[in-house]
Amino acid sequence: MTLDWKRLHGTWQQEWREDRVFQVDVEDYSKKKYFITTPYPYMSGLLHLGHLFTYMAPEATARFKRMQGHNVLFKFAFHCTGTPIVAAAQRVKEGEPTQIATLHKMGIAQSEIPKFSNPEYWCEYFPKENLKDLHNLGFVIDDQYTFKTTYLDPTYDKFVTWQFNKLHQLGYVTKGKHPVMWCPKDNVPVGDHDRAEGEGETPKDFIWIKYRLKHSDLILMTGTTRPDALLGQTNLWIDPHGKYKVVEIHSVNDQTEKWVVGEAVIQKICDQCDPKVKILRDIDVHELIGKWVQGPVVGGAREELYTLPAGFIDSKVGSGLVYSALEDPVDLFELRKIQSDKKLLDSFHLDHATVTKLKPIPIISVEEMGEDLGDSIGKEFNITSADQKEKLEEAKGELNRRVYRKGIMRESCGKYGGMNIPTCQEAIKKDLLQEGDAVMFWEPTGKVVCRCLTPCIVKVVSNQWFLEYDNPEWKKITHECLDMLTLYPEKIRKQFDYVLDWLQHWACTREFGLGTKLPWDHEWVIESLSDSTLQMAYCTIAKYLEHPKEYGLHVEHLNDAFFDYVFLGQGSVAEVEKSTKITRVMVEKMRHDFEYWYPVDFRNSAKDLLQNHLAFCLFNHTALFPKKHWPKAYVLNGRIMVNNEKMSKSKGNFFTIRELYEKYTADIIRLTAANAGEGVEDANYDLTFLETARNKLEDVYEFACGHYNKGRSGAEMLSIDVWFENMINTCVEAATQSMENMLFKSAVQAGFMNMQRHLKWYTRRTHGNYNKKVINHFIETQLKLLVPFTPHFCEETWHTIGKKTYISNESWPVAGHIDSRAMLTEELLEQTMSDISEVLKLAKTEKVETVTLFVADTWKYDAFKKIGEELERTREFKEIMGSMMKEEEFKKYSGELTKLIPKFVKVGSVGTATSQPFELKVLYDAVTFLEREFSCSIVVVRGEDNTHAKARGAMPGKVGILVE
RNA sequence: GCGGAUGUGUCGGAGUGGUCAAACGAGCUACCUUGAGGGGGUAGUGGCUUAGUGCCUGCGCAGGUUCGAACCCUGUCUUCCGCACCA
Repeated sequence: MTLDWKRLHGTWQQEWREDRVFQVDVEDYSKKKYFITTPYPYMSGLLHLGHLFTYMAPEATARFKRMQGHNVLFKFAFHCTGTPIVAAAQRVKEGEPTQIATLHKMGIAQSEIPKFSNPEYWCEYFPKENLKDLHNLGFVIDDQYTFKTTYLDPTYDKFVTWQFNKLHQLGYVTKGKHPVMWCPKDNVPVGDHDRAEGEGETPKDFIWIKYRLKHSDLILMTGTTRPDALLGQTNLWIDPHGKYKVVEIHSVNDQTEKWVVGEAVIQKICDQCDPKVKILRDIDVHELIGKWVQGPVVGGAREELYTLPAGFIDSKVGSGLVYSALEDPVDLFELRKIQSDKKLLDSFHLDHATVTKLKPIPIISVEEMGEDLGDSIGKEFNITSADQKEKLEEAKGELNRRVYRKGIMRESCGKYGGMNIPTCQEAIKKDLLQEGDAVMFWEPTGKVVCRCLTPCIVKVVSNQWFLEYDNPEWKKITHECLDMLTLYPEKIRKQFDYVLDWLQHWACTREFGLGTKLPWDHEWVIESLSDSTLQMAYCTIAKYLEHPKEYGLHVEHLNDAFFDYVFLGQGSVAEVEKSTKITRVMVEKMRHDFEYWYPVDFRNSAKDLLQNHLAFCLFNHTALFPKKHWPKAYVLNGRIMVNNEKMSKSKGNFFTIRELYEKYTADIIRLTAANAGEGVEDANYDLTFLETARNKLEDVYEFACGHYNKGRSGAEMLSIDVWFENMINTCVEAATQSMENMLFKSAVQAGFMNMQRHLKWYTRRTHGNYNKKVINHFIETQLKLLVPFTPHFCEETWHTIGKKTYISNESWPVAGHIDSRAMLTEELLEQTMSDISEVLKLAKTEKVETVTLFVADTWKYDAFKKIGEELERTREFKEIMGSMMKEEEFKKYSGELTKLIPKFVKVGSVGTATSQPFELKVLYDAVTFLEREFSCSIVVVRGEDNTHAKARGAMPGKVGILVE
């Protein structure tokens, strides 16, 4: 008998729908509630295995909490704001083949493809399709509450508008500028996902330092990432073949300055510093080389430096010129080369004496590297000339690493002395900026190319709006919120703490993309990680807001006052009624619903949202809501692997929920997902377990149908029946604990695997002659424990055995009293059986007729008990032996005890010693069973009644065995 | 570099100071089930030894604390993840 899985899924989904089993209404505001949310998925495609894994947590919890008698709201929504959908639509428009192939793979017909060149169509198509998939999985989502983000949902749009007005009023949104990777062709910032090349590369500050040319108003700009090296500056380098220009800058400290920079970098000034930069004239390198310049103030007076030509300088990099610090091997070897090149010196009319005098100034000490770092690393890399460019670069990299990690500024560096390098760099940077001796610039950490194949640049965006997550007060109160938050697993708290501190201001607006317009500056669209941080509040009343006609709402009249009242209790209901034209009763109803559902009891996601969304969510809650409405618990999970490989489209192990459902059906893929892993480590979706899961479930079905209401009736409980009851209780207890702690794999293990294992043993012991009451209890409990994972299957089986209710609405089982003594019977028996097998193997007897089991002498049980007590007190052999010998009963066994006690002392315990009558009874009761198992006759004998060596060797819990 | 995590059998993974380390799942081996090609069952699966209650070795590596450590401490190495303006 096999199950028709497809059919049973359809059947029960329909039944649930028709009977509105999972429709959520608040009728009784005193009923305990449980509010579950999960970050909504992004609608750039169909949901996949990763979603299934993450969403199994809220789904299983929702069903579990329902069965425990909570009114549960598991809200779901679809995320459409942001840029990826727009970018993808654009690619469709351009006919980009991989994008179109992706759509084909999701089952979209060629004729439909053109529709996807419109971003709004994605927002229409995918939420609909994905909701279908979620229903197919049997998720307990109530459609009344689902919605999609963006302006396409006008009420949601109003809500985000309210949220940002609030944050703005509180002073948490400010305007500023910051550097971004930028595509000069598209004129937009280029995020990691929009790049053809250069994922993970970011702008790195590359400070430009001013050197004033003597007897002139010109300033030579030198770029560097190592401001610390400034303390060892010796000269300036100019590219003798470079093209340099004089430009006029307006916006630095409200003053006008004339800069000398490489021709090729003027655009950079335009992008990052002064968009109105004016080019004054060309300047010949001879005007720049062999001159004196005044450096910045670092730790004392301005120093005067000489300018020199250098072969390695490229006028297109940085600012086009650099200062020289001879701890750098590149600088050092270049200088040595010049010093020995008379012809070169003369061609630039350089002062020989000045050049000859130049030598390294030690500023940093690195362990085991001596005074002169440049020379020392040069020797290590066997460098002899400035022409060994590759080796020099390598040496420079290695030296930089060592300096950064281990270097300490020498005491000669004045106030910077003793600092490590990162600290020193920050300090110098700050001082330079304060003195007006430097300007901040940025360079990409590596090459970045836009999807449109244009190389990207760094641009400083001004007029950008930020959420001030670096506000110390806000941070402090959000830390408080984190301290109150329950985390599953708890060990991620450290990481979370760090993230809250690490977060800086967050650019919360975009120039393009889908989303809500910034209410007070319509040029900007609210960015998609910023518009989703408070929507859990919206969810509580989404049922009304998403169906305005039904509930007499007028979307166009919705306003901030409405949300102020419903969410914060601010203002008066009369005013809200007046301005929104919503009836007072309706407004109050929504306020009550919100007050009922909030706070969020459970929010989960994969761990990659920790450092943005989950953290933002806390910040936004602490900003707007009182403590009682802060989130209660976060559940984090790892990424999903498939057969221990990363899931990826290129590896061919990428699965959408839809295709898995088609192939295996919902319950099986759900169970496999729950069994894939738990906690924050990466989980493994085991494709072979899909088969195992189906086979095991079919076993459960067959067993339930074949044995429900059958078996021994009457009140008699055999010891094995008692044991089995105990094991059921143990499993219920463990499964419940696991569900409470969000450990779903453990819950499957306890509630399914272990239940089945114990059933096997029970079957073997009773030879299939079950106690009716016990087996019914088992079958019902087994099904209930599986409901969170395989609800359709459970309904089907539940009804097949004759139940009329929905098992989804049944109560979660409660563990009865667990009697640890009842377990000992089977432990003893299993130990005995395993020993008999061992002996039989070793006996090499042709045919075994009788196995005699000797139960230990009575005194041994007493001795074990006594030794056990002694061990609680001491580990000294002498002491234990001493107190044993005080007892008359044990005196005559001193020989045996001398051998036994040292072993127990070593182990620290005597194990579980019961009593002779107990062991005798267990074995007598099991004689029939043992005879069947070993196909021979079994005799049980008291130790005292026999003098055989095997009888003497018997110990409590370990019978003596004689095979004949 | 900074921060977090991780390291146990053929594999996924239990076990966080105490009787036996490897539960549970998977794989493999043998046998049984004549529903004998993806089903079910039993036994085995670090090494040695043995008519069983034994010994040795073993939880990344090296030390330490303890009567006792996979678990606590110190150091070290491996692997993975994050370091943002992006969902």
